[in-house]
Amino acid sequence: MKAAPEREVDRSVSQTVKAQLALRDQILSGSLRPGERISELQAVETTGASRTPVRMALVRLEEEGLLEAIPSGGFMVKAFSERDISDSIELRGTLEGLAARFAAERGVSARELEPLKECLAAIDELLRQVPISIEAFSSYVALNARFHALLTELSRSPPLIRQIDRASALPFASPSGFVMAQSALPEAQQILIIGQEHHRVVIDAIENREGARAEAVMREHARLAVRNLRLALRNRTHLDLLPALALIKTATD
Amino acid sequence: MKAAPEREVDRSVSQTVKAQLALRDQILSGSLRPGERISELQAVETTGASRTPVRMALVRLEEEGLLEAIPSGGFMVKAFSERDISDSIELRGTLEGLAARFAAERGVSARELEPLKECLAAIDELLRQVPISIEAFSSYVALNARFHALLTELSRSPPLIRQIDRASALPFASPSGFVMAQSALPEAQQILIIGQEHHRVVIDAIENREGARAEAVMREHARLAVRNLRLALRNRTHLDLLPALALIKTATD
DNA sequence: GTGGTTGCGTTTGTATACAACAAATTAGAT
DNA sequence: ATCTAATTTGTTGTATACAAACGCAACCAC
Repeated sequence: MKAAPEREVDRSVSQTVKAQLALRDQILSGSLRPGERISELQAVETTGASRTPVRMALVRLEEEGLLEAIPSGGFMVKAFSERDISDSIELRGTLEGLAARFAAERGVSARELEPLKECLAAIDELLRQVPISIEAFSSYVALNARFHALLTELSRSPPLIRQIDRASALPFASPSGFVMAQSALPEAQQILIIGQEHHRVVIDAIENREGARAEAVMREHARLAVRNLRLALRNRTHLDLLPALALIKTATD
Repeated sequence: MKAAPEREVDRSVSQTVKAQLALRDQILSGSLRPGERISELQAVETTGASRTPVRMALVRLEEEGLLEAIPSGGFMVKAFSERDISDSIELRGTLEGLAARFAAERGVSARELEPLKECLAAIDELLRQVPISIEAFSSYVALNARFHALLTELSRSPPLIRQIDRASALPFASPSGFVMAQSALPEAQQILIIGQEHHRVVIDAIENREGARAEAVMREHARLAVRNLRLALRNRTHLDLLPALALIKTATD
């Protein structure tokens, strides 16, 4: 179809993935409002894909947790309460805690721990500068995500890894979901330092095969993210840095 | 299409759901072997639905965890190791533990606890007879599933409930996954009695707002299921009662 | 005036046709 | 005989056409 026959980028990824990414962007950017029914036909127009891949993308986004199936058919954008979000974060923390415990109890070789330690050192380097620049915050987000991914893998449990990935799919539940939002807060640096301490402790615990300690510290680590969330929501100055803002339902809804 | 124009049952549920159920049955019954690529065209024949709903069903079954996407396209039946299964059970136990803790910490009214207690009493009634009949085992499975569902809801956390449902979707990870398999084992009755004690304790803990205790006992409860799994696998006499048997990959694979 | 019914328009669910891709097999050449 | 290359077959991904269902609105009857 279409006047432009094929662009290379179109062929490299499937239309389904393209539609999924486009729709996710629309949802997170707020183009599609929570509670609103998503019209397939409209999605076809905005994404450029045809109905079949759009439909596929909608199903995947539902499984991802961003959409909700309407009983009579079709999908709507899901709305989240503040408690939904904090619960999702604590949920992720609980799963990461289990992963850390598995890693500690089952044992991890020094070789496997190496990338984690490198990541830790890189974050240390980043935190050395005061005050922390916006660019440093971006780097932190990337390194933090990497740390969490590596840690998750240490569990060597495919079912658990899979479940953690799913729990982190919600943008506000991901390990670095609210880091950027608090970049301008005065407490920002302290929080980052505390978080890094958690990283350090969990590695130590895993190294010494202290399962309970590793689990506990990862849970506490997630509580820190919940605190970030609260801070960011109270202090709405830099809320525009948050993509998922549009999904939070206020008390008036 | 087809010679038989329409059966009422066909029209009541969507073709997608029909295909999903049919394919799940085929997977769990072993008609489709682990590692084997699922041919859409073949699925169209066996399910009676057309390619579009079949495709939809395949996507959903992948999200469910029964299928795995092949990089070059299409899906294959996933194979699970024994550790995958025990990890999945422990994963569910961890999530149920979190649900119990939420319920305990956030408080539950006597009214909300009522159905749980009724369920508990019904199981008590069931366990009174010795030895326990096969029919009683079936009733137990249903009541046990109900108990776990009610308990999960007590958390009043939609994200957590959702995640628990997903974790329990794998048939062998569900609360009653291995109960039937051990129905003929000599230890059967003891295990059921111990499980029921866990049920009793978790309710008591929630009532007294003892979050840590509620969480711990639900985790232990899942460990009991892991023990069931081990027993059932070692003692392969009644393994035919297990639907998911075909998915377990042996050491030789 | 209100309630029910009917008809239309838009929606989703389903089927199928088409095209691009991947793999396998066969033929040819060295 | 073996390796390479090309063709062929069967696969999935995509697009579109069709049908049924739902919602809405207008109109008629009571």
